[in-house]
Amino acid sequence: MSDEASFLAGYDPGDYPSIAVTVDVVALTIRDGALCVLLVERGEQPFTGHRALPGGFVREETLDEAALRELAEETDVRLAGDRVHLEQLRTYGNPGRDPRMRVVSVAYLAFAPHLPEATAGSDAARAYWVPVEDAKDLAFDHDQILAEGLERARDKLEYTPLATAFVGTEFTISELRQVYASVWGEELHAGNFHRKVLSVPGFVESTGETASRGGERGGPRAKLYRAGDARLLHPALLRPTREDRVR
Amino acid sequence: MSDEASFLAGYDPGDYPSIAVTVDVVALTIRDGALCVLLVERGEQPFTGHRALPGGFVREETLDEAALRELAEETDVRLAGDRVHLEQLRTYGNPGRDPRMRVVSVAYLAFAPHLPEATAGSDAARAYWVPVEDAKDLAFDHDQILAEGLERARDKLEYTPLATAFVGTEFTISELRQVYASVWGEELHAGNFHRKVLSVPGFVESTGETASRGGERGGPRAKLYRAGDARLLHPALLRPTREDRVR
DNA sequence: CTTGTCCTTCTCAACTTGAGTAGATCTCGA
DNA sequence: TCGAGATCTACTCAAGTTGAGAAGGACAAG
Repeated sequence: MSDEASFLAGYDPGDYPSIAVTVDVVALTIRDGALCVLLVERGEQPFTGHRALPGGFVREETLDEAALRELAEETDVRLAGDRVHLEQLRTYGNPGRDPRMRVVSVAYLAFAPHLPEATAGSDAARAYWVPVEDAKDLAFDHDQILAEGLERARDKLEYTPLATAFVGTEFTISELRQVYASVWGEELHAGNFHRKVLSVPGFVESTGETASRGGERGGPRAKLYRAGDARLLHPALLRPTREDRVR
Repeated sequence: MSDEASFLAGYDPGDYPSIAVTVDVVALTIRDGALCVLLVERGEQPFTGHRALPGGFVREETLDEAALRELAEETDVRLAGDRVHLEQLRTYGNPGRDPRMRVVSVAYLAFAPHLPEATAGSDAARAYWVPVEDAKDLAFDHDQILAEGLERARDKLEYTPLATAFVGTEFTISELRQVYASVWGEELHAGNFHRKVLSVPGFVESTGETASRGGERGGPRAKLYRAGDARLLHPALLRPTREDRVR
């Protein structure tokens, strides 16, 4: 602390507890039609044996890089750097959220298409995908972080092309509809969904190709699409059940 | 390092640079029909003489409390604690954003009805309201933070009752429309705006009262309303010019 | 008193939405 | 091999929403 002395003009180190900065990642994917979140098993105190969101200390790197790194350490590096959509969620810094010291955690949301089974990270923490409805009693304030991450994801599905981050580079309208259904937890009218997706400029663009086979239980081969260049959906795809969310 | 527990178990302080945590506040209000942001004049290195967003180090308090405290130190304590709407914007932590040391800053957005002229804070920094289009060349990465704060505010006006945070507890539909016009920078069709605001459940509720006088340049006395209990607007008030924002 | 402003309510055509229907195409199992 | 059932895609239609404009009154300023 030499240069910063002027910045702190009158700053007494004793007044300000040292603060650790971490990132925590709410990584979401869809497996077998269920929205799942990546959790790690804690081996250390506190919350030993509890599950937690993957995360760790920020090093000499940007916050985004720290989040990607933590994610890569728990899953597959190549995938994490490649196809994952990453965005900041919110920062949690209440005193006492970590019983040992003051920790300010920058939480991230990550969305990925169906990933292979998570592999243990370099430090041998056990990591696995868990359906979000089974992800309870997490360590620290991670229940709250997860809840806010899910809320954000459900909202962003309405007015951004986020759903395309959950499917491969080529997909059918039905696959996209199943993403919405999984994240929102409710079925959508197939005909109307089809009409809306195709009417939003830049949401999807046709590849001209057709799926190699029909649906699992029958039906014609669907046309294939890829993500368009829109960053906002206009008009938005509003979820059917909104009344509860309004007040 | 997969989670915070590693901090005590085997953490080598030399591996991780110490990180300072600050809050910066993008405080917005409307003065004379112009959207204004609160800026302070920097007296110290670096960026001496430049303007910056109000902010400072986080103490033994929540992040929200830190933001409110910094705001109160620059303006009026009572107002700041009372009628200000406060929400987290994003956290900025790129190495090098502060030339002296690693600083992670949690940025906040604050919205307030017309406030009295800002007063110099306890640390005698000069603070004043500046029309947002005149707020350029700010210190650090504050230009970017301000830009993202404005974008967020413009978006939230569409689907939340945020506009009511810029007016008093009782207001006319026209006052509300002028808030939208100031923040979005474009005029709105008065008749359609009126119809939409009244048709959104929970956006505003009538007080039964009428303004004490007509408009400044004539016109009948308008009915008075107060904010309703809605937290989301449905249907939303979409801004007219959207095409540019979509891609 | 006159002029012009502005609040509030209507009207209307264009568009969007939800719900349902229908034909064609495909998978699966008998 | 064939039939039953599922699915993709395109329509239809009524109900609701939107943007643009017009109109009637109420009011301030000169």
